[in-house]
Amino acid sequence: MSLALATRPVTQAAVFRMLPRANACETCPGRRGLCASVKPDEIGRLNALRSLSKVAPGVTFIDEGDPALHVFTVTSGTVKLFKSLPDGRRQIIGFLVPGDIFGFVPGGVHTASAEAVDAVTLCRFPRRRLEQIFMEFPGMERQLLDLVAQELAVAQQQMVLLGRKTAPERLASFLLALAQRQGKDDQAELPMTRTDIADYLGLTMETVSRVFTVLKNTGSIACPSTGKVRILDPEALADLAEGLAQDDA
Amino acid sequence: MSLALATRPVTQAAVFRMLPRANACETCPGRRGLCASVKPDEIGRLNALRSLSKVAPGVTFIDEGDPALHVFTVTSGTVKLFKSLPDGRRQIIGFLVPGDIFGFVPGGVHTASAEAVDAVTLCRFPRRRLEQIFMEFPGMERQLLDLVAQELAVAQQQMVLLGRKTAPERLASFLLALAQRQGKDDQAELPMTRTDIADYLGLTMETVSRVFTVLKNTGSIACPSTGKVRILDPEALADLAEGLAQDDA
DNA sequence: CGATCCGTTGACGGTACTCAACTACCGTGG
DNA sequence: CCACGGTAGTTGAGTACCGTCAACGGATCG
Repeated sequence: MSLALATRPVTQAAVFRMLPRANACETCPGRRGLCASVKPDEIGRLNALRSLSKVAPGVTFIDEGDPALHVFTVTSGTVKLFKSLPDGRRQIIGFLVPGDIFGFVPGGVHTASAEAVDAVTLCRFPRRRLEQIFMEFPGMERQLLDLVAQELAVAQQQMVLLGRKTAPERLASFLLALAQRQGKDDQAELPMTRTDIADYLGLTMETVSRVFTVLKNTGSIACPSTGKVRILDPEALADLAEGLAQDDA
Repeated sequence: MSLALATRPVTQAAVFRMLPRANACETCPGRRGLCASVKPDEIGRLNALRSLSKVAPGVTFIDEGDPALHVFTVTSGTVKLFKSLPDGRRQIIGFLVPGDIFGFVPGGVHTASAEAVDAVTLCRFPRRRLEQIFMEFPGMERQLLDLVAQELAVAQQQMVLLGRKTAPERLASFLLALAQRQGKDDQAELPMTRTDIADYLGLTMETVSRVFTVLKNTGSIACPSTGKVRILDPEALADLAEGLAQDDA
């Protein structure tokens, strides 16, 4: 389950705020929800959980095909979900940010690999325990259902991008969605590399770099520092993203 | 909500077989489930439903952005779900076959348009009624949740195709998935046009046609009649679909 | 029998990929 | 302190795959 770039009216936080205090995550003080919930006498397990909850940049901690024994939430950092072809071609399915949930897959097998983009902390929650919670609080299923349906809509939007948009349109869409998701209209943080962006947009690193240059030259964006983008002309960028640009950006 | 090409362990039929007889669809004798369920005193509405349940080929019966007041199931024929860009570019999100369900979208607005590929019969079910059924039978939510999660996995697989596969790889993947979905290993029915296939695979009609010719010439497939494909070399096609082909098919 | 749609094939061109060189930026270690 | 290596990013030259435009054949239908 990925969470690509989009507004999500039904948030994970909203879903799990319903949980009673007993299900608060002890590894993440103050957080309630889909975290590894342990009791005092399970201190050994708690430590095991803690040791697993920090992931260094570049580390792949889930491989496609692994048995899906846990559901995860991101508490800090950025995670990329991706699928690979045998010859190494990669497609990034989505970037996960704090509050996003993943690992809820049918069939009990992970359908994508997960890798930390930067320093990441995770909470993991046994799927079996999730089943129990669903028994106890049926309303949560419904919320999660809406959440997954929302993700499906995002995935379908990404299909349009991958199938029908040009390189400049893809990058414009990406930057706008990223800014929107970060709650800013004229700025976006880019924790991922050009290669990651390329693998997300179905392009090559070189093409992404070139399009960045074009957007900078046309005055649509600026890059004040590494990993930051300032959106100078949101309207032009939005027109470009929707395929409404007359000629160039 | 689309149902693209894939095996679906959790079927819509399985989900709605749980429903009590009272929810049987009167427009579709013998069918129980997510059909327009009406009572005798609602005969007017029943007729209205009936008049809407048949859709002629080429008719778009849902537009992206329409209020999503109903959930639909396909009972016969094939439906294509698609999204469009302002300048007319189209991306087909998925093809729906009998038993598939769609229209379960968060936010109450359809996120894709729906058009009948051939002669289609539909059942429609008011969303408000679905809410009631969820109240009554919480287990159904869980089943539907698995169903949507399954669809999400299919959508992610399609992202790999659209973002990273070559034209021959896309067509090979499509034909194999189509055959598998139809329960046959060496044959597939193609109710849709070349243009539809192109819009589904992120290609042009011409490219699809050319690749068909190549696959025929290399002996991978044969086209015994219009709308039918015979898979002569499933291994070669599978290798091609996964990017394992050495040079050509 | 003309009209229309679908599909095929050809010629050509353009967008994006490949290969490659080069710079910038780190953190490491001499 | 600076040399060094590795990674990330940029830019250029050439190419290839696929898109565009166009002509044509076959099927269906009024």
